[in-house]
Amino acid sequence: MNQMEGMTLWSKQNNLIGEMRSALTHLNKTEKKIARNILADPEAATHKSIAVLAKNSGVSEPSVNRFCKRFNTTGFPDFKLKLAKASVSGILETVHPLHAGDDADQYAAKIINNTIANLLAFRHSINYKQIQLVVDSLNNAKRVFIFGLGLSSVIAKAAESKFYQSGLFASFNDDLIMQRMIVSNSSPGDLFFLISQTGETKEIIEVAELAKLNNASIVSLSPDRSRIAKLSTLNLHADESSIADKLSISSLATYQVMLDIIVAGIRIQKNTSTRFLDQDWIKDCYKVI
Amino acid sequence: MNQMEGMTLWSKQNNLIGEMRSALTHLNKTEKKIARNILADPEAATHKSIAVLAKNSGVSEPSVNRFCKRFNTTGFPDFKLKLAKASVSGILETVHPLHAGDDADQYAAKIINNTIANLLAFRHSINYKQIQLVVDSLNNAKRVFIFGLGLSSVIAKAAESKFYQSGLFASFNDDLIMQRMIVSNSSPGDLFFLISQTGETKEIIEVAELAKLNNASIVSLSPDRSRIAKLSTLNLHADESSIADKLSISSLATYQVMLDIIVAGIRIQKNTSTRFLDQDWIKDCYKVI
DNA sequence: CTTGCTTTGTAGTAAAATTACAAAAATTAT
DNA sequence: ATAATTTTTGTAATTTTACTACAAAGCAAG
Repeated sequence: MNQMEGMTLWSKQNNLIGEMRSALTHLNKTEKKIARNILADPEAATHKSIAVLAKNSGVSEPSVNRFCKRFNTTGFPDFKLKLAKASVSGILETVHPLHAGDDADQYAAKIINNTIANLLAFRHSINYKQIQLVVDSLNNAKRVFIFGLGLSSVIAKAAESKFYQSGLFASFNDDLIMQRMIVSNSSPGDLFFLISQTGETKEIIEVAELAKLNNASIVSLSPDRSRIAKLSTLNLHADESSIADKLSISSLATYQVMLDIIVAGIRIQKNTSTRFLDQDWIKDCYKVI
Repeated sequence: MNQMEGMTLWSKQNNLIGEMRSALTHLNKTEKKIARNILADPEAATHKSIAVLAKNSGVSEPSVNRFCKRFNTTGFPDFKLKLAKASVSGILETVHPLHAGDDADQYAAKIINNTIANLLAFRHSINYKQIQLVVDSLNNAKRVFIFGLGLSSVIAKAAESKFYQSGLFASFNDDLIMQRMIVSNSSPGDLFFLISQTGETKEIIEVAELAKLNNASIVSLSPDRSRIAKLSTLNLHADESSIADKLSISSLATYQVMLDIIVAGIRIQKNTSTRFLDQDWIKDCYKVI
């Protein structure tokens, strides 16, 4: 078996299960007993009565009741309700690796769930000011160049199309020689939109270094703390560190979403009118093939 | 304001709220009263006691209890639990359109939520046998060609890379003239993997018609009931019909996920060994840039 | 070791849900 | 149309569940 099975990506925020997990160290003896018992199988705990849970945990019923109130609930029934809710989002926030014997329904569901988990993780980690800055930089740049290599060039290409649809003219290139030619002739005001899923691709790093020498801006979609991220003026990242095998998640999907968020920002910023984005004119601008 | 606000994408399956909604017509007088009362605000109902809910609905307590049992629950508390769970997934299953005044945190969260909603809808609509058939066709085809135009060519290009990484050799093309040349020289055993987000692109339809004349197989990623889908031997689709503006959702993300599911299938089928997919050898095969 | 404070449990109380049964509708047959 | 039968609904009692008050136990500081 795999140690990754059932591993959750994060623990904070509205999630009661996460709250319990992080509070575990600060709890006293009796509370620890209860917390451990619930955390062992939160979903099962939602079906137990206070009497059963107390007995299983080796504590008294009022102790369980007091425990519940300590987690901002009105009592045991309310606690169970919130626990049930947390266990639902918990399923979506849990990574399920693929196994060789998986049937189509199993691996399909796992990949979708894992991708959702990653999207939720991304949503929690988003730095909204950072997005705003990226959008501003793109809108204010003299010229925008989009570079990617390998699989990342797919996102780069999509970026070119989508930027274009939003009225932002950017030039995509996945030819290494062309990329070098362009970057060596860059100047302040130019913006290089670099996409790299590893953040360590040697050729893209070299491009980033050259751009920096020419005082051009660098905006990257790359893993946090990667070399490309460090060289960038601005970086957006979706953390996948806890996902072991690349097959069990659709990582390009998250990159697509990151891109679409930037595109939405560009469009919203370019139209300061009060008209809603679901008006007809926008649909016309956004025809896809 | 927008009539789409808060619109849910589907109603069936494990979702108690959906079950109630679709059962509504078949329910009798008393049951209807209860169902309407709960559906008016399912989240609020989870905080009420059976006495309050009965009074609000204008029925007796045992009627509520019987109502609960009719929906495959052990009783009122169990019903409330399942209702709470359903209301959680309901949030993720709801489409929130963008507005012109949205801040970065608002539009970013909306796009992510909408994309998750679409992924969940896709998961519910998946025909697993269909996936298995697609994987089999790809693995058994004499030659595989991947075609796309415009934004869809991005997915087509990604498909080529990913298939290659899984040991399946396929040839991508986004040049219309080349596509025509290739398809006119096709023969039985050849497989055309066509990607079109609209399913109505004239040029791709022509390619599909030619392929059909030559008795080649056609596998498509296209909307259900689209012309391309109808011309195809096999079609996979993610329904976006209820999403008004394309900007508020990352539709390419769903296509990426569809692709990754197929890739997982190809790899799982090619390796009948008992080794897990998270072993080192697979990571080595799946290096990304 | 004793005082004062915190934590935990016991026992009783209150509230909530369920069941058994009877009354009231609704349906069918005469 | 009405009596008989079935189904549905409500009343009242029962049982289960959760909560509260208070007392005992554990712990820390003087």
